[in-house]
Amino acid sequence: MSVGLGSEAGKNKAHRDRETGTLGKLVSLLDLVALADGPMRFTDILSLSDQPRGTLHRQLSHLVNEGLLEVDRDGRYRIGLRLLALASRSWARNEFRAIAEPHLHRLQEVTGETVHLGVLRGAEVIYLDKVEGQQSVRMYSQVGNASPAYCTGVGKAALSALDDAELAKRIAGLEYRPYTEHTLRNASELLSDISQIRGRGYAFDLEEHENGICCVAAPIRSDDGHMLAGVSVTGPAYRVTHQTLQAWAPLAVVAADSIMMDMRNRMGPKR
Amino acid sequence: MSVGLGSEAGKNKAHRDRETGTLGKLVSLLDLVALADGPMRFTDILSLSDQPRGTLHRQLSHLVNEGLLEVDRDGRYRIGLRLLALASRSWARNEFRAIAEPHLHRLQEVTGETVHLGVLRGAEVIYLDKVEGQQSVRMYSQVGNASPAYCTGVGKAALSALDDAELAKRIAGLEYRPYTEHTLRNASELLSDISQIRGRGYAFDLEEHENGICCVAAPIRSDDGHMLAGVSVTGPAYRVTHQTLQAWAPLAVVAADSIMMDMRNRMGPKR
DNA sequence: CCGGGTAGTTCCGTTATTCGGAACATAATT
DNA sequence: AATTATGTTCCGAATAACGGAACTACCCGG
Repeated sequence: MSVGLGSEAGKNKAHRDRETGTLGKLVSLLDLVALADGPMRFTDILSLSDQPRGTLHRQLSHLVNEGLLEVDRDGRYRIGLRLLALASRSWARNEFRAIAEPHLHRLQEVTGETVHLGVLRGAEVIYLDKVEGQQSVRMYSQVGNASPAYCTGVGKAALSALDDAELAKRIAGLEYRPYTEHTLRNASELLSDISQIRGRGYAFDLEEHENGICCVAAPIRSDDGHMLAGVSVTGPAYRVTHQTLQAWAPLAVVAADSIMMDMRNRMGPKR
Repeated sequence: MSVGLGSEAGKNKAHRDRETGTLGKLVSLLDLVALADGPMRFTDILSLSDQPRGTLHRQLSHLVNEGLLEVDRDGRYRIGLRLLALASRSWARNEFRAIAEPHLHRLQEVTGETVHLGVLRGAEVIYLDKVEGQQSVRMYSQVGNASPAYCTGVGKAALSALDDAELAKRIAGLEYRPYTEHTLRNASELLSDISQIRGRGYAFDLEEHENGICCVAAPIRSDDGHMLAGVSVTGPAYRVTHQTLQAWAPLAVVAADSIMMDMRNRMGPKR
């Protein structure tokens, strides 16, 4: 019988629907190392994970043996190259990305600004591809990054393609963190923005995620409606006025529609 | 200092001394799915892995729950996006890659051709970055891929920086697969090429790995000598003559040397 | 050179998870 | 409807992970 601290104790596990046993613990470790700002020593990891020393040591050894982590001779751990190889393969062979790619390039050439492709997953956007112009200032790789949907153009565009019930389900319990002073602050602001987006067919992000960064985005939905995504054109606020974004909007919509067309053709009309 | 790609020789995949228990089986599965040409159904995986059905099913479920695999409604498995997120972060923050990047871009601009950065690991080269003409960095196209060192410019350049003993150890038992009619066919051809490379300071790949593809490459070694890498300029044979490569060689060498200098400065003179 | 702290590794009895055969379910095919 | 191919769940047995504690290696100040 439990002692009566149940409500507090059970909290953590309530979050995780399914326990994944050993694997879950190991990928948490991977995450921990990957998200750190730099290489970590054994003790650093020890203090962040709540594992006993012996256990942690064995877990790290296993990860290293599999090439998922690497440890240098100073005993500092970092993500291993094997992960890079796996990820690169999955990226290169991703059908959706491959289909979208030429359209992204075309959009980049016409606008001269950075173009993103992202897919919706829950209430987050994961960026699948990015095409930059010459003049880009930030080489920060965005591919693979996840951002909240409510404060990104791609995310709001994708959300707008959901029906009301599904939308409500996804944004339930969302936390509206104010990244900038323009970030949407609650569900009603988001819903009102989304209804505007549905009306005009494209979404804006006016410095809502990052100060000085604006974008316009158009939604992409797969035929079966199971995958939602978006394509966006992004630029710095000092160079990109609201008028410019307005002018780009139809281009983004055309690109999104072309991608949908190509998907319909390439993935076959079956089903 | 330590660049993070500790390329400790020795343990090849051939000698899997230590079984890594559960994890090992799971990443084998990941590999299996990642290396396949397309999405796989349960039975496909079942026939390729020697696991019983119940076991395999649980393993796949765990991988899916952790986001390492994804399964669509038709029951087809593919690599999950979580891997992309893990790898992209570590790639973006890889110190060595970050330091080399501006030099790669400069080299690309001057030559107009594709530039590669690769690290040596055992007797293989793993590509860490690639800068192409026209467009921006095509991040994952080649990045993460592994190729034999003996038939690539970057690989031979990196090998040339080893001392004889270490070199012999690494290429012992190598299998010389003839990718093209110019591929080096045995250890003595490789050693003779490497002695030439040591003499002039850079390596050529004259259609040795792929027909119609040539490159010139210069070696990079970390101060402590534990990481070996190379930078190369690659172009199609019809456009790139031997003279052109000769002309690029000093540029590649300068780029490689600059990268080494930057490493020395940025990673601190300590140790 | 010593003593004491810190960092990392190994051991081994206990415990929890994985294993895998077999029964159960659910399409697809004839 | 019968049959086959395919995917899912169960549960006792086997095995791998757990984790406290003992051990080693190293660094640093005295």
